[in-house]
Amino acid sequence: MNARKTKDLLYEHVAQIGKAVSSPKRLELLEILAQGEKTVEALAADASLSVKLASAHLKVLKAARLVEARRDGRNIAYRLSGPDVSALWVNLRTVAEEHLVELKLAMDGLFSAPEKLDAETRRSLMDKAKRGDVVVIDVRPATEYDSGHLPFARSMPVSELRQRLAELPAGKEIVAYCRGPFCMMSAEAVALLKEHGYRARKIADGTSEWLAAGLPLAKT
Amino acid sequence: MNARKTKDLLYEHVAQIGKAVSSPKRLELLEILAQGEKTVEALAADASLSVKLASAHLKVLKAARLVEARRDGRNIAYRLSGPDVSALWVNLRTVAEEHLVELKLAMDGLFSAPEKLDAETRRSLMDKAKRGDVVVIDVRPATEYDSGHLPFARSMPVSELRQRLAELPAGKEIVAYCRGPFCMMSAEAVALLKEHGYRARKIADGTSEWLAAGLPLAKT
DNA sequence: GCAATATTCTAATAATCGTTAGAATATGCG
DNA sequence: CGCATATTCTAACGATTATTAGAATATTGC
Repeated sequence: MNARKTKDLLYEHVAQIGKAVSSPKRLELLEILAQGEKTVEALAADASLSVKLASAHLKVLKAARLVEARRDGRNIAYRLSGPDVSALWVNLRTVAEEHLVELKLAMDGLFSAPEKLDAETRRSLMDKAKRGDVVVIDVRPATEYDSGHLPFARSMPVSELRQRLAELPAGKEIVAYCRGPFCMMSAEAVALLKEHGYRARKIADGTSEWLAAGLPLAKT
Repeated sequence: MNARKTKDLLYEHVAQIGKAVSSPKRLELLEILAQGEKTVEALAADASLSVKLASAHLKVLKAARLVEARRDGRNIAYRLSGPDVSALWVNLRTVAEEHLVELKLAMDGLFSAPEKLDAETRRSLMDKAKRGDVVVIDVRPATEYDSGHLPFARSMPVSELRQRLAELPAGKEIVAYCRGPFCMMSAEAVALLKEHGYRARKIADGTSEWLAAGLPLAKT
């Protein structure tokens, strides 16, 4: 067989993965799916898509084997086909953050830049959370918390935060996280907390970033 | 500003990286560039492209900031914008190898599968090479060897191998590597070596895979 | 078995991408 | 200064892709 054709075929296959991650909406779907299994309807709502269009994009992701589908009652639930897929998403986004000046500028302008963590900061944050010096809150919806969260974090969905403020200790620093650096839930939470006199900050990490850093998640 | 539009913009930027890696030819160019800086002409030849088409693809990669251009005399030399870009290539290919059955089959069928290394095997290979129990040869062109190679490896380009067979010790096992699992130079080298009575095998790692595994390269 | 409903398939359009050829640009060398 | 040469730009095409609406499918719950 022709060596040239052979190589073309190999790159063609990898490019299929590339094509799957070449659409902004599919990237958003991947990020959402990295938070746990979801139905088409839920995915469409989260990504602001029509169900039809979400389905079409999911089909592409499925053809590239980045996601898997499972029937659950009368719904179909999608999930990532593996942790390496969420690592790929983090990798792509990190390269973009590192090299694309446009993206850097866009992020600087938007939300007051969330704190980027390195290996050292991550460990020290966990130590402080373990000792109770800070309270780490996961402001994503409860189902996402349930399918995996940062160790020592407690679930405090941003939608319920206002009613549940009393649960948070007054003196301690609150550290909020959500789906990652593109997610605005933690920013919203921090704004609300500060408004009520709390000392609060947000971090850029979500569970995918945490995993990509080689750290373990907790379940429940 | 509208939160939805903001998010769309962020994903759009990351998708630009995705688009850049959604073409087989661009992936091949990235892999070649991961071996070191090259001129447009050399890239076009290596990737079996017309110079015009290579230039067009390089333009896309440059727009996505995955590569940088530099004028060198009357040529223009391209290089990757950072080691994270070659890590992205490895990441993409690994996800494809892991999940795409089509690719697995294609690779099985082609060359007798190159040996995939894990952390343990890599270290033990280096130990043996250091002690001189095996001879690790880099069969890529010399310029690629010069811009970074596996520790303890010696340069033995596949094009010169036949003339230089005498340089290789007769009794010892020869381990050949080239640009990575898609590259056929090491397979060609191993075939030639076996033909001449050497005990030879190839490994799937190239320098990108080595780096991605967190190991250091040597520079001459 | 039947109706309700979530999801996917089909078809169609507009926009984008890969590829090619020809013109244009810019640099180094005489 | 101008020629030779490497590279990019422009224009054009045919082939894909995103998106939408309407039809079809499959499974649950009765």
